[in-house]
Order: sequence, then C-alpha cells, then structure tokens
Amino acid sequence: MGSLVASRRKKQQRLIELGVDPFGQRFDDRQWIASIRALVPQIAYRTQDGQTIQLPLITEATKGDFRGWIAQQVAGEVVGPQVRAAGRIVLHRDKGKLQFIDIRDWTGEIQLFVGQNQVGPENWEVIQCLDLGDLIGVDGELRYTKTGELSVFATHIHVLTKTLDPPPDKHKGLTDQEMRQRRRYIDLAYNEGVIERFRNRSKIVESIRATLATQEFVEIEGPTLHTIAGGAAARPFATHHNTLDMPLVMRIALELHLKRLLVGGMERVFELGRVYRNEGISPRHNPEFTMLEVYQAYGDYRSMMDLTESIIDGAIRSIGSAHRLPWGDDKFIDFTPPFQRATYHDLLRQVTGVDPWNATALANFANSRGLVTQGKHPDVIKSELFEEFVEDTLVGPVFVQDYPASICPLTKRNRENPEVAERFELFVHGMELANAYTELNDPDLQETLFRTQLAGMSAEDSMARMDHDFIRALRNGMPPAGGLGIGIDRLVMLLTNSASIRDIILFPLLRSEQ
RNA sequence: GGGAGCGUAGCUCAGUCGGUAGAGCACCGGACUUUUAAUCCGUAGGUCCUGGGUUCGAGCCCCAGCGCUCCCA
Repeated sequence: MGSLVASRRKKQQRLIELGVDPFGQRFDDRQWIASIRALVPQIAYRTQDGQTIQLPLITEATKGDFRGWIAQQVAGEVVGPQVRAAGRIVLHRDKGKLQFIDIRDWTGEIQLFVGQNQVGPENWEVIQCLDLGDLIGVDGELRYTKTGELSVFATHIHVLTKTLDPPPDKHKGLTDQEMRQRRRYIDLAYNEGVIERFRNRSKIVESIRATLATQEFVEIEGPTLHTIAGGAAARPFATHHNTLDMPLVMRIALELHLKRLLVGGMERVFELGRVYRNEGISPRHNPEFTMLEVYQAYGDYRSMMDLTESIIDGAIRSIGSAHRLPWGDDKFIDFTPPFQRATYHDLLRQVTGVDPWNATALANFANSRGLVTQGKHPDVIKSELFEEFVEDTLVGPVFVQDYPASICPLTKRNRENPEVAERFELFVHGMELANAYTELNDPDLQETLFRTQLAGMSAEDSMARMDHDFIRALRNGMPPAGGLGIGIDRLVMLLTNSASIRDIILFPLLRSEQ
C-alpha cells in the first residue's frame, strides 16, 4: 500500500476514534454553490452603531481593493447570510490554526474559511483528518475575506465521505486519455468542463425530445435484439437466445420497426436510442452509439430538412450557444437555418470536373486516381468517388440531396428522375450528421431491392438484406412518409466542439484491463 | 489491417553519450488566523509497461508482446 493511501486510512481510523462516520450520512437542506454565490447581494457592512452599508461591487479585478474600502469605513464588520454547502475538497491551504478549503459541487466552487477558534476544538480535531478529494459539508456565514474572496466562514465542518485514493494533480487534473476514459469518475470529478460537457449532452437530448413533442411526434421503444440486422449497412454484434435457441443480432438501426409502426397508423413516431455496430473504433466511431430516427406519415425528405433544422436549432438554444460555433482551434460552423442545399451530382461534378451522368467518364476518372473500378456497378464507383473526393470538402452545414438510386434500397425514387433517390445527408466539416429519405413504400420494389446486391459492393456494405416480415408490413400499406436519422453523438460533438466521440460518451468501449 | 508516437513516484513531467533514478505538486514532520496552484524549513516515496537479448554495465540500444493516442485503409 502506498504511503498516500496509508495516511488516508490512518485519518479514516482517527475519525472513527473521534466518533465520526468517515462515510457520512444524509445531509439535508444544503444549497448548491451556485445558489450560494447568488446570495452575494445579502452581504453588507454593519457599523458598530447599527448602520448597514452596501458593499462595493467586488469582482476578480477589484477584490484587491476591498481591504482599502474596509479601512475607510467606520468601525464595524461584514455580515452575510447563513449557508450550508456540500462538495469535494479540491484545494487546501493550511495556515496552522486557519485553513482555506476550496470545495466544488456540480454547480461551482467556493472557498471555506476554517479557523480553529471559529469551529471549536472538537471540530478542529476532525478537520485535521481531511484530505484533498474528501466530500464535506459546511455550515457558516457567507461573506468576503479581507482580500475580497467570497467565502463561507465555517462554524462547523461535516465529514460526508472520506476518499481513500489520492486525487490527480490539483491543477492539471488527469491528462492521460486512457485513464480519463477508464476512470471517468475521476475525469468528471477533477477535470474542468467535463461535467458541463455531459450536462450539455443531456440538455441537447432533452431539447430534441421537446422539439419533437411540440410537433406531435410520439416516442417509442423498439426491440434492440433483432433477427435480421436491417435498416443500415453494418456488421452486427451476434448473440443468442438460449430458451428459444435462436440466433439474434443487436440492432444496427431503428428504421424497419419504426416503419412498421407507420403501417399501424402511428403517424409521427421516433426512437432515440442505442444502436450497435461491430466495426472499427475511431475518434468518430464507437461500437455503440445513440441514434435518433423520426418518421412522419405523409411527409417526404423535404419535410425532414425542415425538421432537421428545427431540431438542431432547438439543441443549440438548449445549451445557450450561438448559431455560429467554434470547431477545432480555428474553424467555425454556422448553424443558422436554413442550411445550404446542394445536389449530390452537382457536387460530384464540381469537385471532379466530370459529368456525373457519364459512367464511362466517371470510371476513367476513378482509374486515373488509383481507384479499382473493375467489376463494380457504376453507382458503386460514383459513391466511392463521392466519399473519397467530395465529403472532406463539405464544410456545411449542407444538405446533400438526391443520391444515386441504386445505393438507396430503402428510399423512394424521384418521380422526374428515377436514377436518383429522394435522400439527403447533412454534412458538417466532412462529417455525416443526418440521413433522411422519402421512404420507399412499394412492397414489390422493396422486395426486389432487398434481393439486388450491387456488383462490387460487399454484403457488409449493403443495406439490401431481405426482411420478409417488413415486406409483408409494406403490403399492408405504409403511408408515403419522410424519415430522418440523426447521429446524436456527432451532433453533441459538433455543438460542444469535441474532437473525439470519446469525449462525449461517458464510458466508451475500451480493451479490458490486463 | 498498415504506419507514427507514447508508457518513468499517487498526479504532472524531465532524464544528455549506455555509467548511483530526478523535479513540481501531493504525502509525512515543523512555523504561520485573511490565503488564492499560499509561503518557508526538513523527511520520505520507484516492478522506469511486460518478457527476452546485446553489454563489464540498459530507463536509454535490439527483438517480441501488452495498452493508449494520432494518421491511413
């Protein structure tokens, strides 16, 4: 056992000897630190002859002048409201018979002024057993020190939980990325801005539900265990049900069950939930992530553009951000609606200089750039060119619309040009943030498309997976509809300027220890 | 899957040419009732990721492995 832990255990033992529970008890009526800080106007200067004088405004810049201000007043003292706070000890300055202890709760930090004479000899003994990282409660008076620091002048300190492991560096916190993820509790407790980032994630999710609720969408919970990994192109996690002796997969998308609900007459439905893809891990990919899918009967992909804008607009407002957000160190994203719109084929033409309707020309271009084209369907080549050359150039936010029909087996074809499907993806700084269709509701065409594997596309990359029950559902009449998917993790990344998905997923998948 | 980088005290990090393992913070002891990452004095703290190899001698060089980060597929 390290000496740091030994010294903490010794203090734990000492607390027990003093009759104090090192792991504390219920602590009623405490105020959040932010609420306590809001009580500043109640602090005043009271002269000996009973006059109350308002304090000057004290800020970080002016607090050094406070000592001088006091010196100019007639004799008296600073008085403030009684408060009760609780939090973790994050800084500690021991001046002998006087200690300054900074505590933090999830609303803020505040300094405690803890003097031997003020808390009394018994409590002082207890205070000698405190370490950085311990959770304590305090009763005291809120006022300023002579140096103008807002402080709780403690009359009593309560031990609420002894911390046995030593905390990370008091200033830099935990910097090792692996440790921050493995021991997220330490990252949250000691690293600045981490709790706020995850609270913002929560606010964003909450706002999405609110936006959808105001438009009469109903949230449902579909199955996460599927017999067919449909609705997207990805490798699933395989599992097995013992009693039914049945192979199952974790869902890779929400789509096909939500559409069954459209058939059933649930005209506006959504699910906001976890999906699982058994694929690589990267700064933008975690094997489990959160997806929103929304379906609106009698809409189309254009209705989904409007909905996407209002969802993102609401999310930005929910975290109090401006529509123009920083991205990285020197870039910006302007989410002011309406977002830019461009067609897939126009973008492809702009970037490659090739006529996107000329398959031979596209293949030649692909060949000249080292892409393998042999044995590949022209739309597969087109799609590879788009991914390779266009996506990274999209700063956005931009709705890229009208995708090659053959790579969109779940999407309705455009009436004027059946070569394209009524699909858009929303791109921001090269990242695919949303994906939406006018939903294909023709059961016969759907069945054909499920059977059609495009030449040159691996089964894993294809969305064409036969689901007979889904076809049967379509035969019972699914209304024309718009459908939208939004990657919640990526949305949170973009709105919180987080470079890695691991910064906005509390417990990302890691290799197991040892 | 390929490439690059990283792994040293509880935390944050140095470590030169291969020659006794270093600092700051934290901890322990001492001084201090208005400090702001308090300050000052003193002490203690190591599986240098793991396993091999080269060498008189390896934190450092070589090989293999493990873990993380980034880039690419």
